[in-house]
Amino acid sequence: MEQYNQKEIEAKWQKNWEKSDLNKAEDFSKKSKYYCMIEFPYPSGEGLHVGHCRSYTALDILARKKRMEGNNVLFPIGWDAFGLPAENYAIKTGQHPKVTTEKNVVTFTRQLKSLGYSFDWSREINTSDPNYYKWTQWIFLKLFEKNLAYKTKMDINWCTKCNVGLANEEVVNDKCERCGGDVVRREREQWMLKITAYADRLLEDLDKVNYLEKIKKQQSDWIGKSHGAQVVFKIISKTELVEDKGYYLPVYTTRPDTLFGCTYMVVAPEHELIQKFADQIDNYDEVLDYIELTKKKTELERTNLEKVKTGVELHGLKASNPVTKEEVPIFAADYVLSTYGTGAIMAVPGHDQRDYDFAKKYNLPIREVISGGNIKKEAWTGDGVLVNSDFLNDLNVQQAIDKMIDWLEERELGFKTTNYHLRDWVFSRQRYWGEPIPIIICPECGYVPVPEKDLPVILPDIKNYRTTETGDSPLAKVEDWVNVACPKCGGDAKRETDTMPNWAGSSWYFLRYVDPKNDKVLADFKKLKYWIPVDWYNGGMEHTTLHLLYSRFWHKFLFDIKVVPTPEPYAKRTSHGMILGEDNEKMSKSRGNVINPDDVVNHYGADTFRVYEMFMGPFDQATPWSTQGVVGVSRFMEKIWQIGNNLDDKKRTNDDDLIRLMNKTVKQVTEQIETLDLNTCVSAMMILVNKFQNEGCNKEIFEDFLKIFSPFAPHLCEEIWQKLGHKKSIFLEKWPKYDIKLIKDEAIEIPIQVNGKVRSKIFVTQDMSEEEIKKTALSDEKVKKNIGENEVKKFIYVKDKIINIVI
RNA sequence: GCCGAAGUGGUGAAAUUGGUAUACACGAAGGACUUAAAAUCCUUUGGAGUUAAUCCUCCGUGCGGGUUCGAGUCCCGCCUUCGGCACCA
Repeated sequence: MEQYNQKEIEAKWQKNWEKSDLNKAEDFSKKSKYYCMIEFPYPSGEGLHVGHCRSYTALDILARKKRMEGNNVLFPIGWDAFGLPAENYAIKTGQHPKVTTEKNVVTFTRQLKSLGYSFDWSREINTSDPNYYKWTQWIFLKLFEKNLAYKTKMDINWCTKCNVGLANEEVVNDKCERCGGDVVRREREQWMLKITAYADRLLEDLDKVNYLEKIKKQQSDWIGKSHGAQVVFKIISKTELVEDKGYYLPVYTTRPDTLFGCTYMVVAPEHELIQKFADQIDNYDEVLDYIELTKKKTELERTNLEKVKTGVELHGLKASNPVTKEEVPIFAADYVLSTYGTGAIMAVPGHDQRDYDFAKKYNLPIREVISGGNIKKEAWTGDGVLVNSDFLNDLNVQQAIDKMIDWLEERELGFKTTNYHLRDWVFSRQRYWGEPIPIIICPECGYVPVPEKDLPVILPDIKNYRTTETGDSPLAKVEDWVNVACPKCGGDAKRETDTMPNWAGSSWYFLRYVDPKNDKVLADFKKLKYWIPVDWYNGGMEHTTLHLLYSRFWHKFLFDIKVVPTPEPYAKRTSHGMILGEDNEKMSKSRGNVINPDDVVNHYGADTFRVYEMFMGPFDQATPWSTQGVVGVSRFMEKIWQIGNNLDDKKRTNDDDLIRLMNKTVKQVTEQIETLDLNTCVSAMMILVNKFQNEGCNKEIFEDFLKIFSPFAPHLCEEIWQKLGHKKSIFLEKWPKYDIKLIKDEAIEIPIQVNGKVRSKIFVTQDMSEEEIKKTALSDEKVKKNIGENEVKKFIYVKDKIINIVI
């Protein structure tokens, strides 16, 4: 009995495949193209995670199957190599991020190759490679040219630990997403990208793509388009401001119909109104105290104090309701956010629960303007007929909204508008390990783009990776790099020292795979036309808002300037579930529940590891790791090895039963790879192999099995394939076909229920008429017994499924 | 608080989308082989009751209702867990 030495076999085939062209994608091949892609990894010092492997194995199976089905498959790999961990490590140890990143890439490469993934390594890319980031910088220049990149002074999130600015999106619970440090507000000049200019298209074009519904929902929620009106309230102060026409406070509301029910107003604690009217506010000190308090509050504290709304009235100021001319009080309260709408709201406690809670606490009047609820108990947010609203009375909500907007527009007190949650993308980082922003700041000419011929702007080597005391990037200290001549006027100028965020390089990498070595353009247009869009993109759920949205934005921009041929980058997007530790918790170093792929591969082999990860549970759901489960798969692999090495050609050459199950399995595996129902694919093949083991199998059938199993366990199948006398790789074989006629059983066993309970089973054949079946069923002993003396009221026969007799 | 996903044996999970609930795998128990163990193979394995019996009966997919000949699946109302979040006006 020959031993299954997986280690030897896997090393042997990995070497052989590397020498072959099996996985090379061919530009302009006449075969139909298939571009499938996984999210390229950030090469962290921790090495490959078993979660990476879940995604990579699934799409590797897809890629291998697509090739066997005759497609020209592009399945590429690369490195999302810029990133903060490498920089933080450099700050700690003084090691250049380039050096540690290179080291990590070597580790990742070894690990990925040890798993036998069929990547086309000839197209490997690295975002920190100047030949790559030259084009990241080029895209920035184009955005700048089209006024989609601008610099502005703004309050940004400032991580006190990393000393970097963070996009809102990167702040988690008022802590820095990457380092966990405290985040405070701080004003700074920042490069911004105008993603909001694309908000509508990013939303509408979701109809054009095949993303999982939940992913689409996340995208559209993040864009957050709402319809409503902007309304202005005149501010009344004790002394009129010097400004001639007075101060009008604009608010955004989705419910202008409730304007008659507005009994107070709220501005965000950060609102400019407070500064502007500082000397008019009687309790200014109290207000300042409140603002200070708000700043200290973490997001978490705010959410925990959910029910207890806090705020402070701005004594001395009133706002005039534009429709009632009533003067209402103004509050500053942290439940209003400065970042959404205009940072101020009209409060309608009768019809908004948050306003209602606030009004109750501060004893403010609650007025019903829409009937249908009981505002003594809670706010009524549903539809109803308008009351107490003068010219809106008796209308329903939608009619009232329309009429109110007309009324406001006529008097120039407001207008219909939409609002987006989506805000412009903060693109500056005061960091070292990122793409330098290719801009030169000239005292005469302002922001001058680096001429295209001078790209890439190479990231210079430095010794000290720490942000400067002023919060500038460490690049600011590299004087011979910073000081340059202005490309426009030739005078003394300085380079921009901010670098790009991690998202930049990953926003377009799928384009570079198409033409990774091009030094004339980011990728040849004809090649892009052949390959783009990506047919299937899989990645983690955590990237389905930010990364996905950013890369769609860049792609749309590139489409507008005619650099790419399609408006959308990814035709299809799926996400995989997390792999949890054996304790059912998220894997983390601190919990000590991390599973290292190397250990699994060394102990059980790559094929076992791959098959286990597919078998462990539904692909899109979180599942805990189970070492016992790996053992089970390991036995399965051993079983296949033994059967493959002991095939008896004379045994079972033509058995209908076996052929039927084989055809069924081919059908199921063929279909379910396409839906990534890989756990049930594996179990179907286990059932087949159990049959082989119990009843024997001939060579022909076993070879078909090897073909459908080869994407899952490539090394094992290739080895047995060779041992069965084949000279060429199994991956050059055609994907097996199945015959639908052979799948149907001649006789089907169907259950008979009496009053919905299974009482017996009978066999029916294809040629039996319904009458015959009924007769057979009713004459069945057990059925007879259960019917007894009762009258048969109904006889239900669902073809090939079930019989139900109602008595 | 809001949004999303889920809840089925001791465990990971199946169930052709309204048609035999628990496939496949793990674990456990018993047996075979062995001096013994490991490995491997065979049998049993949702619960309760009942029986000479592996006969038979009832219960059973988070909870409570409903629709249907028939519900894990559909509808209404809850509970719990996980993931995400931006009190979004």
